[in-house]
Amino acid sequence: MTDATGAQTGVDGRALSARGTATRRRLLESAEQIFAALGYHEASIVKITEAAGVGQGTFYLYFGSKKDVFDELVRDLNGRVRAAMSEGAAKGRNRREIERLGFQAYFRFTAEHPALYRIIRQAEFVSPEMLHYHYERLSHGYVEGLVRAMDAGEIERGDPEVIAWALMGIGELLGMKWILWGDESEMPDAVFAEIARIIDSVLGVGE
Amino acid sequence: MTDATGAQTGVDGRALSARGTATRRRLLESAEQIFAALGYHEASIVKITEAAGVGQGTFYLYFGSKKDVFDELVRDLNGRVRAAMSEGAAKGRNRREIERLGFQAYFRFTAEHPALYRIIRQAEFVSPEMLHYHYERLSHGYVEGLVRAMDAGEIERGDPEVIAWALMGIGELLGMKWILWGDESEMPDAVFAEIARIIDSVLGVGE
Amino acid sequence: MTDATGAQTGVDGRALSARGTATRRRLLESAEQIFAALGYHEASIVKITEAAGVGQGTFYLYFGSKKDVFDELVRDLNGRVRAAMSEGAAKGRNRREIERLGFQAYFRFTAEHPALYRIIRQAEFVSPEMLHYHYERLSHGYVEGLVRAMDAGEIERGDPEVIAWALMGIGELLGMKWILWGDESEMPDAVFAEIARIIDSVLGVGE
Amino acid sequence: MTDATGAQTGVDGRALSARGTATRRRLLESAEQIFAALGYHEASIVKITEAAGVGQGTFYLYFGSKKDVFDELVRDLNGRVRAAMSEGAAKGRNRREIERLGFQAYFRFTAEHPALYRIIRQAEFVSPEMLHYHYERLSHGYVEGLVRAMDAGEIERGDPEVIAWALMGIGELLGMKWILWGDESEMPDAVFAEIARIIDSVLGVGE
DNA sequence: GATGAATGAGTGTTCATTCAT
DNA sequence: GATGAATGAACACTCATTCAT
Repeated sequence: MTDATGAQTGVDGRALSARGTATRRRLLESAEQIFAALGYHEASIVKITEAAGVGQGTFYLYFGSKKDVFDELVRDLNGRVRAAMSEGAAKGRNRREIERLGFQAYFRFTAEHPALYRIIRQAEFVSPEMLHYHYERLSHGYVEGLVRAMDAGEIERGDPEVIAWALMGIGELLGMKWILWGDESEMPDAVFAEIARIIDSVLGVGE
Repeated sequence: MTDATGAQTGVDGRALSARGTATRRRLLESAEQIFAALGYHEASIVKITEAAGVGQGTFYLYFGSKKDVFDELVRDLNGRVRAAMSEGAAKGRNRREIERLGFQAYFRFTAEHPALYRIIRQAEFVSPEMLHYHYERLSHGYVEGLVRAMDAGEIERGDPEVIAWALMGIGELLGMKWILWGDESEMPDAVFAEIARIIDSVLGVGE
Repeated sequence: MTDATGAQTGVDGRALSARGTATRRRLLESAEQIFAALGYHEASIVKITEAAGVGQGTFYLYFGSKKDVFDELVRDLNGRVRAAMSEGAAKGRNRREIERLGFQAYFRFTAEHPALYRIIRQAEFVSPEMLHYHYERLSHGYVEGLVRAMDAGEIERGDPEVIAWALMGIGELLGMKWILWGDESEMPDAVFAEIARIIDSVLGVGE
Repeated sequence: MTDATGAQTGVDGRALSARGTATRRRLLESAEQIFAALGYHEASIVKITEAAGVGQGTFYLYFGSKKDVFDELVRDLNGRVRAAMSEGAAKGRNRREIERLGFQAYFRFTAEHPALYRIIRQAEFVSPEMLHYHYERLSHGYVEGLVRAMDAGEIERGDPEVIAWALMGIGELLGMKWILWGDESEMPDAVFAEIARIIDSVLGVGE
């Protein structure tokens, strides 16, 4: 829960004490791990609270329900990937670089937070709203950049939304195949180079 | 269950009578609907058997467990999409056309069998093996075609596997966004045109 | 559950097999005992099913919820007291005798089925609808008889509904005090004689 | 808690400061409302303390347990009805008037404090001792008056205890039907007139 | 070949109560 | 005097699976 001022609150809407904030964060982190490792359905509140080192009841002091943590986690991870991508892309001097760096940041985040993937893929039935929320918000970032780049003549014209979703799809499956399923927990350089080439061609900034 | 000769069998490994085969098929179809509509966890054996019009116990005459039907369903759907894509692509006279037609067939199948998406996305935790199975088999089809096309100089050289997964990613997210989530249950023409353009550029057969 | 034909059914609405009917009856009897002994809230499904000698899940084959058995029990007991009272009163040759015999039957039933009291008194919060149901149905029986008796000039005129509820109140508290709380599990003769006198005067058939 | 001198104390037995007394009273009032509205089991300490505007822990400064407040509430309400009845009856010049006025006071109290009913009816399982306490104390008042009236020849002779409980039963069910369940929160005049007639006949002071 | 009654482990959630601050 | 974070036992209910018929 988050109140109007953006501060964290317990389920009763009251602002959290320092201790409360810490407990809540521990719970959220445990939930991330457990959901990622076991999946939503195999994950149980007991497992989450045990991992967090608190009693079962404590969970309900900070989250209204199992689904609530899940939703919060999606929001949280979504905010974090997008931040990581923005930050990564910030150093790019043109769309080509920006996109490349953004993808790199995305894959790095994926490698460090496999929870993102695993949680999102569960969302289909657990929390469809959050599934939309995640992809829509992610696509907005792309669309904005694409529109600007098209206007600036940096990339070819095209439907920015379709391109955005195509890029997300590329990132999703390649991240799954080479990071989540790969032996090494990082995207191999050769693969990344090929990905960069593909993105360039999708954007129409090919050599 | 399928015995060495490929014929359908009950859990006990015995070949099925005509009646048995019919019951089994009804069960599988009901499972497809129920899993697609409700998701693996919300789906229950009772719901499936009710939809199939048989008693609960009957289910276990044909499938070893809930997960077993799920796996079988993935195998089944996988075979069917791939067949649909091959068939669709068959009329293409060059890689560009082949890919375009293949995608079209894929989207059409998706529109007609939303179960594919919904079941695959569940597989992450329900049956990771089958998740791999599905994507790997799908990618093989692409890779083969891509290699041949590269050798024939029809498309630019590049890592066929990376390209294959990129294409699958594009298909997956665009199908999700415009077919599964879309109002119309078909891919809008304008979107498809843009997709075709993107595929062309990925393959390096662009204008 | 009871279907349109009045036959007992499971929660799924299907008619019960002989075995099912027996199980369901055992469950209902156990529920009566447990609710009477422990009260609705202390009673638990496990306790009820244990008493009935069946597994926990079996309960939900025959009743939709804990409250459902409760409601059914009220209906059941209500039907049974009313039957006992009618039967008891049947031999009365005039209102005075009828009322006396009805009360006697009521007290006898109370002595044999303390569950009636204990369950009804819980209903206030557990199932207000059933609380109404019980008292209203009970009062109807009284009202009918009273109206007939007034018309026949057997008893004094008065508002039959008020009289009915007054009689129920008398029965309720006296049964509670002398049967439920009493040492002997039967209404002492002396007390009953006094009660009969009171009823007579309420009905205006006093000596 | 109440010490030997009758003064209110906290759970530790220490006399209360002015502030403490106020807090305690607020808690008791909140408990009355919450118990009446929700019933013992649905009522929770949090709800009570929230209604009282104090922290959860504060509750246990003044009451040993949830059941303790309940008991105290019964004692409190019992004292208050009996006082209201005595006061109401005080103006009566003979048993007939006294009883009529007492009943009137009882119904008025019921209308203003539905908590009495609702709390008493819960007591069956929550606190059997208090259920006895309440009815026994209430009946004592009646019995005393009845005995005196019989001795004075104001009413017919009869077992005063049976009559007392019969009167309580009449009051209980009629109050329930016409006040608690009624649309108006007061006993309709016509009904009350009929009740008065019934009481008269029970007492043998009929016209 | 088919049935459906029976099972019981497992889950999310609530709440009276304690206690460090 | 007051707080509210923390606890954990307890409970209603679900469902995959078995098996006697």
